[in-house]
Amino acid sequence: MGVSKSDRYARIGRMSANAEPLASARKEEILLTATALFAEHGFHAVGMRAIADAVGIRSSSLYHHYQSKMDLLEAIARNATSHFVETHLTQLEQPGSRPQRVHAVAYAHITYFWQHRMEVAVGLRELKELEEGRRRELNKVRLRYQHALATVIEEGRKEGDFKVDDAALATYAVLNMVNGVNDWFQPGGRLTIEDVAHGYADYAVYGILGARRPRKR
Amino acid sequence: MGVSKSDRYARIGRMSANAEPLASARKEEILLTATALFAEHGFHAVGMRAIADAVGIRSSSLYHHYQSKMDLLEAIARNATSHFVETHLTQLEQPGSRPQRVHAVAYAHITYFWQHRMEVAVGLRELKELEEGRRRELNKVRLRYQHALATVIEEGRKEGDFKVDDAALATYAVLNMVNGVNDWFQPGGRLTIEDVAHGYADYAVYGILGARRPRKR
DNA sequence: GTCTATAGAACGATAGAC
DNA sequence: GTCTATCGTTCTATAGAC
Repeated sequence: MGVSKSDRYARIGRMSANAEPLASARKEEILLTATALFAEHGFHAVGMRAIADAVGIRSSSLYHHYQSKMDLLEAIARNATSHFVETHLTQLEQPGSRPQRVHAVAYAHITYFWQHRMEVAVGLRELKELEEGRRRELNKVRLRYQHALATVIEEGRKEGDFKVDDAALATYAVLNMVNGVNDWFQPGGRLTIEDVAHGYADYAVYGILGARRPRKR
Repeated sequence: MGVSKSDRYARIGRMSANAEPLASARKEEILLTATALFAEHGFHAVGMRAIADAVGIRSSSLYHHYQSKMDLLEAIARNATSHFVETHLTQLEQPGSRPQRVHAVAYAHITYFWQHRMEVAVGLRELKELEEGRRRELNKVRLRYQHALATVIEEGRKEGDFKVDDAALATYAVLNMVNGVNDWFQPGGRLTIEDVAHGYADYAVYGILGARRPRKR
């Protein structure tokens, strides 16, 4: 579409490290290619021919690997959601004080979102294209992460770690803030993604949630 | 697509109060209908026949009012962007202290985004579909608002109104946070949109930006 | 596992009558 | 200003050869 891209996409890492029936190299190549195209142009704007062209095969050959275009989208969305949620639920359960744990998960959330920005873009924006059942299922997975974070914040509110009136609203505010980084971040600028993640995590914990700053900085 | 919608869309207000060549009622009806459909399903997922069906005319009749489907999208995006930016630049220039002005604009931003959520969704998500020239033009308009807010925050940082290290990063954080409300807010819940706007504005000014809270609350 | 060929439907857009 | 009719293209998906 003539949009000048200043940087080339970072590699999408392994998305199905386990619990997947060992996809062939070609099948994974198709998945990665479709992820990049869906992320850049949107699900409906990308035809099966475009995906096939990018892979270097005919469009009919795609149907040997995936039953339909929707099947392809489901695979992308399922991998993106489950991998993200597993990683960050684990992160949230690491030892440390509640402010430390929220800081760490906000930092990890932002760097993960950037490193996996194509899967994330598809998983967030094209969920509505999925059929009702699949969509609700993935939403439930995503909500496990959201509820875990909300619980830590609510407990921290009761215990005096955080100074917020409404833990649920504060949770939304934190998530909205960290989710937005990919909308504006550009590599090679004044700040690295790690700088941004650290700054935003500070805003979340010491700003929105009102935790006391440690004396040592 | 079988997605059960719990609430009907709020009316999209007049978008071209002035400076527009006085569109006919039918032309505006088409614009509003297309806005709702593009917002719900995405630009590429909605055909001219679907728009025509919703209006109650044949698809060929649409071309009497708009030259092309892209022309329709441009009209929606242009109106949405310019109206929002004009309104909130004015809002930022109202009298008051810098914390008060940022609080007011964050509140107005959130309530406006919700009330105009369909235009906003199209204006934010489908910008990439526009041709390069139009896209850059609208981006420049949007940046006028962003830069105005960044300037107030940077001045407030220098003057001691705000306690932030990096005014530019804090501006992004505030904008990311307030932009996200439409992703989760549901009317009829525990909080009204005004409750959310007030809470988020507090998070922005007293949380992220570190302004001192006024004694009287 | 990939190919050629194509079905059948939907797409954006136009011509010309009324 | 809306209609009928249709053009040429593209879409997802399938059949069957190799």
